[in-house]
Amino acid sequence: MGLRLHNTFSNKIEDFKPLGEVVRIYSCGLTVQSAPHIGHMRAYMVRDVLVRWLVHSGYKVKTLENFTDIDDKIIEKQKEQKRDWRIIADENIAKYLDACDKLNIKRADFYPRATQHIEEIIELVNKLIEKGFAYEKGGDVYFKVRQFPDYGKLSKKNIDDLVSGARCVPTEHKEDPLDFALWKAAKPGEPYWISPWGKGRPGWHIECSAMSMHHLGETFDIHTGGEDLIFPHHENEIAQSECATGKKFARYWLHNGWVTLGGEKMAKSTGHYFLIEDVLKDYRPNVIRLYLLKTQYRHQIEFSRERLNEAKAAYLRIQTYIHGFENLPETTEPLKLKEFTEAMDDDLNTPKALGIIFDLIKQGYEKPSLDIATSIKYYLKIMGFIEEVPEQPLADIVEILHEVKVKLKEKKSTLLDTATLGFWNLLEDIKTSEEFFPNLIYVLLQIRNQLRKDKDYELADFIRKRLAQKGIQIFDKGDVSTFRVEAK
RNA sequence: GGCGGUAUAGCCAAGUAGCUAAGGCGGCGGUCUGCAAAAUCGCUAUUCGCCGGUGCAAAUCCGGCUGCCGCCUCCA
Repeated sequence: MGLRLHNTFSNKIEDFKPLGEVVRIYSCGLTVQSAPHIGHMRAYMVRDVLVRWLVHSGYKVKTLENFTDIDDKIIEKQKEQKRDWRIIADENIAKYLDACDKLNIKRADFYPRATQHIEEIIELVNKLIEKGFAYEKGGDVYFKVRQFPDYGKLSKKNIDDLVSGARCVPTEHKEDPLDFALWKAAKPGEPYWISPWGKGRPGWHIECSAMSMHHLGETFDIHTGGEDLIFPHHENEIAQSECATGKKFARYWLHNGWVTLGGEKMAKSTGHYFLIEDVLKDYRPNVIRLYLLKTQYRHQIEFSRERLNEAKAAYLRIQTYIHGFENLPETTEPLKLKEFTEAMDDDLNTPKALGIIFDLIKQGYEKPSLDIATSIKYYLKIMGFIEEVPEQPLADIVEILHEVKVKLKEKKSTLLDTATLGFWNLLEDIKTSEEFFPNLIYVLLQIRNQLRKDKDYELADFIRKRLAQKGIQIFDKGDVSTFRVEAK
């Protein structure tokens, strides 16, 4: 069957056929005026799943994601914060990449910045002027929208409706209010680059065309981005690129839905958002990933603690099952592969794919099987979940052991007799060594189980309570106890 | 006003003509258990926003209506 993707351009789900041997993908990156929020991360999470699935399907992939490191907003921030725009950009790029790494979002192959491609941008603008698609006025350069007959095709907009909507402010230099800036003259005090039209900086849309052409060629396979970019940004990208080259720009346009807050889109401008760095403080990456993949990428997702907690509970179900199978081998023939493949091939239907994982878990409990566990691991890996090793706080266990020792002394317990004395003495030397953990916690659990056998429930419950306070939950199953380190 | 999306259980969310409408969360009941927790098992939409139509057959197609969201200005 093969991968099918929803193409905004045709508004249909189409068979995906790459142009060449390598699938070339361009993702509209951030304008790095501020730190990324959870909504931003969704876009790159979607790209991540797409890339992982393509690679899994046997494709070679080349990805490019830009950073808009100069624009009006960043210049504003510079004035506000009285800090150089480069520092602001660097800081936010670092935060973004850090969040990607934590969320296990595969990095793009290239992260070009607008300011690193001024030369290509100028060249492209020149080409557009030469071909009669652009004009210079007062140091600004504008694109003549009406020169491009296909304008509006991606966003399904009628040029004349846009004019009557008349929100596009006619600036003094524009010949037509629809025209958009390719190059902006610098005002006094603003950062600038030298161009044939004087000191200035690139307009927002042109950088994506220049950079994608430079790294991916004039025509490439997939262009991704948030829904909001369809108009005018992607429409403008198409116009200026196709006018310059006379060739098709991007072949498949993938747009992801919003992350909303109280039913409304997250927006930097209103302070109506949650920064990813803050969300990561409360929820671990796998939970955030599950939360985002629980909904098909084109639909909007509501952001709330309730939703995140729900994802956490669901994730725990997966984790609890997998934890029953330590050191799982890799498999090459997972169960339900056909169903899983069909789901992912169907415009990345991750909710359905996750449903298959939960079906497997249910089956696995009915009839335990290593195949089921290895299959689940296989699918989780494809979807970009991280194999987790919970952190185990050694110092906390040692502290509790000391408390227990004191109580045992008071009780003159046989658990302190000569046979175990060596251990208790050894305990005095343990400070931070990791070697004894997680074995140390099993020692504690064994002591507790002996106490339970001796019907000393008071001390047994004390241990349980103290561990719980340290974020370690214990579960008794007959005379065997297991534990779970409470995770985000 | 133009364009696009969406409406499925208490909540989230798959499903776009045909077996009993996936799955998750929550809730209820059982098993296990010193207690607790965890785990597990069972139950939890005779029905898919509303009205009408086409089909042997519709959540799924067509027409109309309503609600919600977004874009039309910077925005993932």
